[in-house]
Amino acid sequence: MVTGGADRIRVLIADDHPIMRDGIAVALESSPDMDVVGQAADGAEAIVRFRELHPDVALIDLQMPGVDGLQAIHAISAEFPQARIIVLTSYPGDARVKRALTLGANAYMLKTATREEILGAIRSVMNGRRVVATEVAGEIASHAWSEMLSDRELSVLRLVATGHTNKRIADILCVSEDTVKARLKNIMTKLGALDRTHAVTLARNRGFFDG
Amino acid sequence: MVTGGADRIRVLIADDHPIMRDGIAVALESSPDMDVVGQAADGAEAIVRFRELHPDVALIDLQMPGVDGLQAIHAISAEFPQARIIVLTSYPGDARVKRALTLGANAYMLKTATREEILGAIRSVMNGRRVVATEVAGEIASHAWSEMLSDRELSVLRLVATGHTNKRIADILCVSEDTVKARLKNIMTKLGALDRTHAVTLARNRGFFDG
DNA sequence: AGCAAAATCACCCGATCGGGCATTGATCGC
DNA sequence: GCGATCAATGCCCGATCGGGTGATTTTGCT
Repeated sequence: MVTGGADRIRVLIADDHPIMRDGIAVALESSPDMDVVGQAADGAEAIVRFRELHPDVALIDLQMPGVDGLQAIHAISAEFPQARIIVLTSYPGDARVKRALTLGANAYMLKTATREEILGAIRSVMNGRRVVATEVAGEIASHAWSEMLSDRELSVLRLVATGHTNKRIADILCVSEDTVKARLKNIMTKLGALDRTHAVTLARNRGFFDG
Repeated sequence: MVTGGADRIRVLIADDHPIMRDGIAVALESSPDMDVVGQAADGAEAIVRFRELHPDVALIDLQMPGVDGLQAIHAISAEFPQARIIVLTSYPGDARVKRALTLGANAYMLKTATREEILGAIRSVMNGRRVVATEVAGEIASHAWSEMLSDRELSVLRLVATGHTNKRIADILCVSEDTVKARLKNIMTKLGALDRTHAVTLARNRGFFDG
């Protein structure tokens, strides 16, 4: 038994990059009050590991194959409302951040963060605080007034992105073309887009899409 | 002096994620025939480090702030034609891969690769071979027939992505609107896009943009 | 139950787009 | 030199888009 202390923070790591998991692991093991108790390479595995390990905190990446990070956070948070979850991902994007936080995440960190920032975030979350990387916080602030996109609007925008005409989108979603136009008009207003193409670009940059 | 062997592979790591650099470092240091001789957090630093360290091989990420990986590869390869460069990045995209390889990279690996695959790639490159991750190889094969986009076409497409109308693009590029339309028509044919929006999406997915 | 918000559908119209077809220079390789 | 290739340009025209305005229905929340 290597881990002697009973009060050490038990951490679960979920990331589809093996090398990144190693990097996180060495950072945590370098701290005397933390232990990596498990790792997962995708969202489905993260959920299973969380169920069997009941870690004090889970470090989860958003970009993962199959069940992605957001879905994993949702599932874990629904089953374990007291779960401490930290998002550690490559990309900002206010929409992504808001979704992660509302789905149950307690912190949103970027992979550009240093070991110390990661460790600090873990300790803060363990103390019941919420943490958002400063780069991300500014982004959220600058989009504070703007509204989110509804599921319906995202469906329309995804079809727009893949080159479908309004009429075709209407057929696919089983609504009239005018409805699609109304939806799209609303989307462009919300995003401040000049046209449909710009709307797709802005939505991508703000993290409305799962890429 | 820790590094006793004179025949060990000297590696430079360039990645803007500190934790990822750590992960790569532990993987390399776990191998008795490799040494991490330097690290860089962006392309500009990578160039400087390469100049002063002359590593046997450089592991470079493409997504980096300021001078990105492609520019760094270009600069290093131009100054040191014998340089061994391995791209280690998160994303595939045949266009990105082709650009990296033509700019001087000797290998293209994804961060989903295991330590063993990374170490193997380094040894292969040291033996003069080229390495391309299998996931990426298949992608290139499936787009083997399709042509690349020219700089001019990329300029047009970037403006399309940001919501500019053909007329405005024409003014910005100081050409006639008909020229822009001709260029765009050609772009859509090359990419097999249904409309301008689809063209932007396909270009993004295939790595024509620096995102 | 009752109000607010979102979603749906409808019509008009000017601007923009995308396809087809043809012409001019300029650069490049043979 | 000369054909080839490509960027640039022009015109026509039907399809699509984006803006404005208004009405009805559904949904959610109090």
